[in-house]
Amino acid sequence: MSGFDQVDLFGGLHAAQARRGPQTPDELVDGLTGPQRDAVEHRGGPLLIVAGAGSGKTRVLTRRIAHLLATGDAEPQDILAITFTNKAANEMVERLVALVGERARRMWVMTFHKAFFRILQYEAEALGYKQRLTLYDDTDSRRLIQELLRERDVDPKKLTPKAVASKISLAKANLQTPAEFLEGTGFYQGPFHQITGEVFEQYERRLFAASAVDFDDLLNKPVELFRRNEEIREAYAHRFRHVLVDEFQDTNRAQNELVFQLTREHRQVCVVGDSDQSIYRFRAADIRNILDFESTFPDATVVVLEQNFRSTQRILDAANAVISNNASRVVKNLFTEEGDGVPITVYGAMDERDEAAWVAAEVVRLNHNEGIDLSEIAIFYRTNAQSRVLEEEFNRAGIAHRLVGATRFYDRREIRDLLAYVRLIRNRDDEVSARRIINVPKRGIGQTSVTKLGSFAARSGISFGEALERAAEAGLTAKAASATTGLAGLLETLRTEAQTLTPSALLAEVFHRSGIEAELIAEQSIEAESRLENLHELINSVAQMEADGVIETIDEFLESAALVSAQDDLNDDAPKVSLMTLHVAKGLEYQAAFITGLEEGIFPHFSSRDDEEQLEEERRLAYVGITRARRILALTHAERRFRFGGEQGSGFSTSLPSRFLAEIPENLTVRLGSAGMPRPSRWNDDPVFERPSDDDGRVFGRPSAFKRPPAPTSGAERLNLTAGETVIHERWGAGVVVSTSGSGEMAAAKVRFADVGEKNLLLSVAPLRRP
DNA sequence: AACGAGGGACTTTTT
DNA sequence: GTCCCTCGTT
Repeated sequence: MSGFDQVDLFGGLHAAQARRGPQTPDELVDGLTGPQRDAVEHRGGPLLIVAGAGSGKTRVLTRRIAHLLATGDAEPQDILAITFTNKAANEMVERLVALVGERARRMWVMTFHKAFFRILQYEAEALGYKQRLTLYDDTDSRRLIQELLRERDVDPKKLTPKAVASKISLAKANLQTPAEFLEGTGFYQGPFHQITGEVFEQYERRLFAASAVDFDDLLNKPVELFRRNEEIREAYAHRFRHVLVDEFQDTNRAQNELVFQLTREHRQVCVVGDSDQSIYRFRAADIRNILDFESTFPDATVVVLEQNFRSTQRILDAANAVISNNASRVVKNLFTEEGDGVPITVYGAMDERDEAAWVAAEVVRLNHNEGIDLSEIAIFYRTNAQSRVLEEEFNRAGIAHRLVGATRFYDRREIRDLLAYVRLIRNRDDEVSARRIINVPKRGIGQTSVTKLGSFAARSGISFGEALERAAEAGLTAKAASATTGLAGLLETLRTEAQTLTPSALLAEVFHRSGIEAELIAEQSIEAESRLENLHELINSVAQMEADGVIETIDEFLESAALVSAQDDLNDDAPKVSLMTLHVAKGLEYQAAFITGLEEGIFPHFSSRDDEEQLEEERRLAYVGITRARRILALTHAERRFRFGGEQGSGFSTSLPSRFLAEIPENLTVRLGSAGMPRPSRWNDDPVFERPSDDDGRVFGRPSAFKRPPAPTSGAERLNLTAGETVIHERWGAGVVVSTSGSGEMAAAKVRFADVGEKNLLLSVAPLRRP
C-alpha cells in the first residue's frame, strides 16, 4: 500500500499537505483545539497528555513530532516513538511522511517489543550471547518450560506448563530475578512456589544456552543492560533525545523503567494515555505508571484532551455513564460538538443464535439501507469462543467478514515446523526448534532417542542442537543415530545455502529438502492438502514481502513473524465486517459497532467476580468498546447461551443482562428483542429470568431455540461445597475438597482423591455427592 | 517407533 | 467442540 492510500483513510487533508511538503510550525497547529495546541508546542520537560478516547491523540503526536522538526528542536534520528501495535506504528509513519516527507522513515516509530529487540540484537555481545538472538514466542517458551517440568518428573496434571509459564512471565514483567522470586515476597507464593522458582532459574539458563529470548526478555534484558552498563545506557539516552510513548496506561514495570532510563537526564519525554482504557492488567500492565507519572517527573506538564472528534454525544454519554462507576480513576468527561446522533440499540436475544442472527440482519440493513460500508462495521465480543456462532450466522447470511487476530497464521503447526527449520539454520543452539523438528517429517527418532540426546547434551555441557551433530556419541540405536546424523547434515547444507538464497527461496528449499512437502503429498488427505496450501501461501507471501522491500534478510523475516500482532490482520482493505475481541479493538474506530454477549458472567467475565479491581478493568473494557463507535452502537445480550460446544453433555446457562447495560441511562437507548429489559443486576448464584409478558420488539431467531431442553446436570453445583469437606465421586470414591471457584453452571471444585490425586471438577457435570 | 482411539480439561483477554 | 495427553496395538 502506498503512503497516500493509507493517509487518505484519515481524510484528504493530509494528502493535500503531503503534496505541499513540510509545514511551518504555525501551519502545524492550525485547526487544533487549545489543549491540542499546547501539547504540540510544549518544550523542555516531561509532558503527560491525558487523552480521552477519540480526542485526536495520534494527530497530536504526529503534529508534535513534525513541530519538533519544523522548529529545529529535533532531527528525525533523535525520535523514538513507541506505539502499542505494528499497525499503529505503520499508520503513524505514513502520517509523518505526509507531514515531513521521506525523512520521517529515519525515525524509530515502532512497538516497545520491536525497538528493544533491535537494541538487544545490537548489544547481544555485551550481554554475553554467542550469536544473533532467536525470539521465543509464548508457545516456544511454554514448550521449554514443559520440557523442564518433564525432566523433573513433575506431574503435568498438578502443575501445568501454562501455569508455570504465566507465573514466570509475571515475575519477569515485574523485573524479578529467579533468586528474588524464590525468596518470595509473598506476592506469588503458592504450594508450588519452590518448584516454580527452580524451573524459572533453569528456564533462564536454558534460554541463554539457546541464544533465545522470550517476550519478557525483550524489555527485561535492556533494563538489566542499562543498569549494569552506564556507557551503553547513556549512548541510547543520547541517541533518543525525544521519547514519545502512546498507550502509556498499558505499560508494565519494565517498560516504565526503560522510559525512565532513556530520559532521566534530558527529560524530553512525552507520554500519552488514558487510564480509563487500561485493559492489560492480566499481562502485568500497571496503571500506576500513568497515574504516578507526575510524581516520577515532578516537573511534568499535564494536558488533558476531553473533546472527542469521533462519536456522537449519545455514545459519549453512555461511555461516560459506564466508566463513572469506577472508583479509582481521574475524572474526565468526553464531549463532542458533533451532535446527539441516533439512540443506542439494545437487543435482548433469546439465545446466542438469535443474537447472531439479529446482528447479521442489522449489518445487512446498515449496509443496504444506510449505505455503511462493510469495512466500517465491527462486531466485538469478550471472549474468542463467542465468535463461532457469529461466523456461522454471517456465513449463512452471505456477509463478507474477517476474524481479526483469532488463529494466527504463524501459529499453524505446519508453518511453525517450517519456521523452526529456518530458526535452527540461523541458530544451531535453538533447543525448542530442534526438538520441534527432530522427527518432522517422521524419520524414526522417537521419544526415547530424544531423551537420550537431551541427557547427552546436559552431560557434555553442549546445546541440544550440537548434540544432534554428535549423535554417534549419544548412545542411540544405530537406526536413530543415522537418522539424526542425516538431519544434522541436511541442516549444515541448508546453513550454507542460506548465505546466498533469498528468504523465500530458503523457505522453499527447506520445504522440499526437509521432506515436509513429500510427507504431506503422500498423506493424500484434505487436511494435508490445506497444510500444503498454507505453506505455499507462506512462501508466496514472503516473496511478496521481498518484492515490496518490507524485508531483505531471513532474520528480518523471522523477526516480523514473531512480532505480528492481532491487528495486523486488518491490513487488507477488502470490504468486510470485522469480528474481534474487545482487547483487539483498542485503538480502532468504526461507523457502526456491535458489542455482543453483554451478560453477567461473560462481560463482565465471571473470573472477575471476586475482585473489585478486575471488575473495574472489565468496565474499562466496556468503555473501550463503546467509544469505538462513531455513529451507530448496538449492544446485545442473550437470555441463554450454550457453552462447551455441543448440545449434549454440557448444556446452557441462563444469564442476566450485564450490569454495564444497567449503567447506561435509559433515555439514550432503544430496547428491542424478546428477552426482556435489562435491569440492575448483580452476581447471582441461581439466575432465573422471568419471561416478560408483553413482547413488543422485533423478534428474529427461530422458536426452536426454546425447544431445546435444559441439559441434565449432576446437581453438584448446588451442594455449596466448602474447602475441607469430604465428598464422594461415582468413580474415584471419597475425596477432600481443596478449593472451590465459580458459581452456578460454572461452579468448580478442586478435589483431592486418594487414588487419582487432585482433580478440577466442573460441578454441574461431575457425578459428586455428599457422603 | 508409529498410529489411532479414548479421555479429560477446558474458555478471559495478547504484545 | 477442541486440544492435548496417554495408552494399547502393531
